Amino acid sequence: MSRRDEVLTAAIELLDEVGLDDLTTRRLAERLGIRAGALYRHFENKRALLDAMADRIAAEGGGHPQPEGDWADQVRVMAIGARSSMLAHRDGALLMATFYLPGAAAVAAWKGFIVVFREAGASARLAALSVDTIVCYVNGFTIEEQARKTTPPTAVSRRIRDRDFRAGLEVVIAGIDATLRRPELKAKRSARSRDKPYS
Amino acid sequence: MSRRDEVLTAAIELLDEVGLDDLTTRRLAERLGIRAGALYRHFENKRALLDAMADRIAAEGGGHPQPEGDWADQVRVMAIGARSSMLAHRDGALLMATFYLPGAAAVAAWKGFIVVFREAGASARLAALSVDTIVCYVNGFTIEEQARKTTPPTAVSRRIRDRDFRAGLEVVIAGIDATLRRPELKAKRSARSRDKPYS
DNA sequence: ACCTGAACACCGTTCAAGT
DNA sequence: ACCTGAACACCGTTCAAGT
Repeated sequence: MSRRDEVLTAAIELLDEVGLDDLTTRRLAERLGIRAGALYRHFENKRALLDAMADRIAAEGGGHPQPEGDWADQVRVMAIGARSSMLAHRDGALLMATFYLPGAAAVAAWKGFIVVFREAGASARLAALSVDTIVCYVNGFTIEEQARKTTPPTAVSRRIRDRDFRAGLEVVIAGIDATLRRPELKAKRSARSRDKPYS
Repeated sequence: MSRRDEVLTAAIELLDEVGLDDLTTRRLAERLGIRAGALYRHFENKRALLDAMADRIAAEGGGHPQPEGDWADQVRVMAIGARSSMLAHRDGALLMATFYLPGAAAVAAWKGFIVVFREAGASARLAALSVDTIVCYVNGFTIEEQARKTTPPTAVSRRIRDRDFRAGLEVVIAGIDATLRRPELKAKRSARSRDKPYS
């Protein structure tokens, strides 16, 4: 394990303890028993450190689809896993949303989704559209869920949020299913105003 | 126009010029010709200022549905409007996602969506599910779109992103449509493992 | 290779005091 | 009501110098 990896591990531990706002180069250095300036041996700047943290959290999610079940089941497992890996760390969703360059783990998860949709019979274009829609829903849900600090997360509210997340996920899956089965609808509705004369 | 509103206007202008990272109480004060400490007469702290900024941006979007078209058309207009109002300001999506208490404008937009789905025949529960799904998709898409700073946004890439956004929006709408027309499916798939014996 | 020491140019926030 | 002046406890980052 390189020194860089040790710094990264300490950074994620500190994130869980104090949150993104208080994740400071000086506090991280203190936890490592060094001075803040020494961190710049391992990361070009704080932004690069945050990018690396986001990619490690994405890797913890494990983007590999399960071999059993139909495409919808596989999407469910992967979407729930993506949300879990973000919720597993304080401010995880916000961190993932604001890191700029997608790292190796994020790319692997994206490719896993693509494979599932391709095997379900989607064109390359429809597969890309489907994964984007799923990912945007998952990220949007989890960011809002985790950013909203009105009430501390209790066990009961977590259960309700899980149920709401799954219900919305079913809506998105139903939309992908409908689009998959009726590919001729892909280009519809591109010019709404032209419908008027016929209505 | 109260002094508080003038401060708010200056803050949004500064946001557009320098971005969220460089939106500083000291820079905002300089733009207003005062000292940073004086800002605390008008806002309890920086977080409260950011909340007020987010709510003003939400208000610019105008959450009122158009009277013409079916529910899907109204959802399209409102979703595209919500994205536009976030894109209209630098880091607008991130700002909206990280403000804690939803303000008056955000609540009004949410109620506008609910009305549309209720008039389309949705139960209160399904209407809430539908608006959450749409909003999560819109926010997730726009946050990623705006946060990703790999390439500066050119006119051509904006057109492509508009098309991708609308395509994913159609997928979500198709999913809501399917759920609306088959309400008996709402509780399906709640226990996947129990299906096994029958397959 | 990894770190220290010290500095630079900043932050958000508070508060007595002014007008 | 609104603002100043001055302070407090912090930031991210750089860089010569040490080992």
